[in-house]
Amino acid sequence: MNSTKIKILNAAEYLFATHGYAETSMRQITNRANVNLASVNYHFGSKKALTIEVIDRYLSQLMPDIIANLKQLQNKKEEPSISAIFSIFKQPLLTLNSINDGGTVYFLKLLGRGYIDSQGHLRGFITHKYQTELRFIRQAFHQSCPQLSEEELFWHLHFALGTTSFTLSASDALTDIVKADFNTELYLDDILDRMVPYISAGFIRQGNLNV
Amino acid sequence: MNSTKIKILNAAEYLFATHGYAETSMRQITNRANVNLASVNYHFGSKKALTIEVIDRYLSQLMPDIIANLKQLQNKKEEPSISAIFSIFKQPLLTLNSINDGGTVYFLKLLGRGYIDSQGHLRGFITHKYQTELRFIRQAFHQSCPQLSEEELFWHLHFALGTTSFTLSASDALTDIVKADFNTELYLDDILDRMVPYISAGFIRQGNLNV
DNA sequence: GCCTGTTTAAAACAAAAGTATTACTCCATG
DNA sequence: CATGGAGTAATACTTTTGTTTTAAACAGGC
Repeated sequence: MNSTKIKILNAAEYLFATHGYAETSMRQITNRANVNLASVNYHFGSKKALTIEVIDRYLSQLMPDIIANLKQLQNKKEEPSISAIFSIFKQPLLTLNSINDGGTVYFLKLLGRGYIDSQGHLRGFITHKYQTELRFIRQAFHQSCPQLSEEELFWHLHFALGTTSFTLSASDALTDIVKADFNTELYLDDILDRMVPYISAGFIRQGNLNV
Repeated sequence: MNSTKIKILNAAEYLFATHGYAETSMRQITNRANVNLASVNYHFGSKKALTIEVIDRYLSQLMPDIIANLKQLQNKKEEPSISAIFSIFKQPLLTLNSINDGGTVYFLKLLGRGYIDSQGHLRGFITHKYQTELRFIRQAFHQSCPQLSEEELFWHLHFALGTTSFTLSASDALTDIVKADFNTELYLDDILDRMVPYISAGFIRQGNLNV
């Protein structure tokens, strides 16, 4: 296969996720990927196009997976449990690790940065390309949890995304602080163990879903 | 007064908060502030020093306020309510608007970006300069809520910060989406109304504080 | 075995970045 | 009135940025 493209994507996603889009230069990317500087523009056209392809490598797999899970949920009669709802996203997200090692975390970090990026290139691309998928997700979700309005679902999902993205993006900082203050060595799993109950609590708060 | 410094600080905080540190150039700052390019380096020394002074303008007022509130809480006997705990932070945060209009929101956005910034200049500065204050806050907080361990408090606070910072930083994006999908015009207050219950739910989840 | 399209390599390019220099303007102080 | 420090303005400097260009290497098909 054309391994240069893959090498660039892997290097870029790491640097974008850990340092940010603007903070990473093409030379950092090509150095890390061990490829020539010009190869990025040759294969992707521009830096902006690269950032989009980096995140779309994950989105193009994630979206169908989530939709499949939702359709499966639609066939069931009873009201879904909170854990059933979470696994709608959890399983597809974890599958992203098959694309690249650590892909799940990279993707979530990148997605968060995409929201915060003020120019909104990424967000514009996502909402345009996956317009129908996003709409389907919202509606099917609402259908399965009718006690939550579409707007409530929207907000709860984004709050959960915010907590996740921030925590993952700041995981280095948090690890440092915990080490200095509590003298505890922290790993990603520990952070997630703390975070999931927090997210769940806020998510189900108004909905009265069965836990 | 030396209004050039203030003009630079105001322009820089707006651009840093909305676009990010790396994404804003000195020329953007000085243009917005209507001052000469060289004045930033004259008054602050460097761009990095400016970023620190921008956030420290708020921190230097915020920290004593929070500590005063905590000391007041320590004098009371009964276990504090969740709203009492929130107002420990809420009132000092809102007071930041007296420094500059919209200061509360700017500060929270900047703080979030400081955590995510991988180089960690800002974080290093904060944890070093406000070392004793941060320690006092953690301990006094724990003392008032003994049913929550210091580590639990640490995590819940940072999850709350993450949700807040992300939501505020992404508020433009969220406003756009809501407008496109729900045809609703959104203002900051609406977002906060949605967010506060979410944060509270996660925060008190394990602690069983009286609501 | 030559040719054609594709990919890589090395270097050059123009624009933008942060910073430094220099001269000029005030204005309070002696 | 002269002077010296503080602030401002205009410009120059150096490095880094993303992108282009040109040539070389490498495929596979006839």
